Amino acid sequence: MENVIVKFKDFLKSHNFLWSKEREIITEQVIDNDYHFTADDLFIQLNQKGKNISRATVYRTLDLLEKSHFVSRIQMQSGKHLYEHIFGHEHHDHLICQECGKIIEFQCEGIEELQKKVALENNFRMTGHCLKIYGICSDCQKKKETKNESEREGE
Amino acid sequence: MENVIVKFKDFLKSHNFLWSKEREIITEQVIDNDYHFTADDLFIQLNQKGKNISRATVYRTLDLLEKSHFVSRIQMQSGKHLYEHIFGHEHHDHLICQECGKIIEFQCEGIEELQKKVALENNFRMTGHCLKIYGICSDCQKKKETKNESEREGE
DNA sequence: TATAAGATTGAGACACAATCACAACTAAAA
DNA sequence: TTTTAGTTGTGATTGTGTCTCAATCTTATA
Ligand SMILES: [Mn+2]
Ligand SMILES: [Mn+2]
Ligand SMILES: [Zn+2]
Ligand SMILES: [Zn+2]
Repeated sequence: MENVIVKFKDFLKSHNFLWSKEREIITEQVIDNDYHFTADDLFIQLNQKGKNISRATVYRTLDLLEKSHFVSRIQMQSGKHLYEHIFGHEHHDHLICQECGKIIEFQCEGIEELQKKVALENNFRMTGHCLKIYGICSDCQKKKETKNESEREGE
Repeated sequence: MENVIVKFKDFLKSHNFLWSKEREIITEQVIDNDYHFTADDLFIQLNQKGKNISRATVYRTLDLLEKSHFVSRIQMQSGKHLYEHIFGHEHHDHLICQECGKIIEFQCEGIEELQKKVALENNFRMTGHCLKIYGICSDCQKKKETKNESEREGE
């Protein structure tokens, strides 16, 4: 993933931003996170490694990583933002379990195409989208079933 | 829309919540808003009408209206929540202009069906979803064009 | 290398939506 | 009327995320 560092450097240079030790450390930590994380997760991870980088710099760098499309940001219902790096990842959307919080990723070419169609029909120049499907994952469905069974027995 | 009041009353009763003057006033004000609004918009509207209901009660009642499916809540990128009543409205999703903030509603049966398919494939019991398409509306596209033209002339 | 211009950083203050605790109040049932 | 449990307003509090600004760093240029 050295490649990513190089590309991010290029992005910064071409937009008159500078490279810095802090941005390097943060980017490396982002690469280490193979799943969804919050800005504060990252801040704490860095702290635990003895890297004393301020919250503000973490937020600022995540903004830059988002603008350069190395990271994507998802708004959760709770109001929190989750980030995920998208180096080598293909675009995907999310199923979110309202019981346990689990996030399942999926890709659906049909939905992607229909979105483009909708945008076109509305003379809308689409730059991005966000699709979240809420519900209950299979594990939590099972848990609920067994819970209901044992309750019935208990009566 | 008296009907809505009755149904909301029924919902409350069947869940051991009580009816109150405040809940009635808030629900009426929600009905009056035919478009997207924030909890604070509603609070201010009520205040201007001389109805001194606290913010906390506005938030609490909107929660109940959401739980009873009379209102839906949309999380915006800014972090704010928008509400809209869905009495008589059919389900729809949103195109959001990142230039002017305009929100365009759309319905796409194909997307709805594909989401059900995705959920099924993942043994996921879908309870809802949220699709936002971001981009630039046709008005703002035009504005940008004319701006670019005049800039070219000026040079 | 020295200098200058401009970008970045850290610390903590700040903004803001939303939630909470709790005492006073109110609705509903008996 | 009494009892019980739900509701309300107030104001404090939380939790993300942003902002300010002096000190520091990066880069380009001489
Ligand atoms: Mn993901
Ligand atoms: Mn809408
Ligand atoms: Zn689950
Ligand atoms: Zn627009």
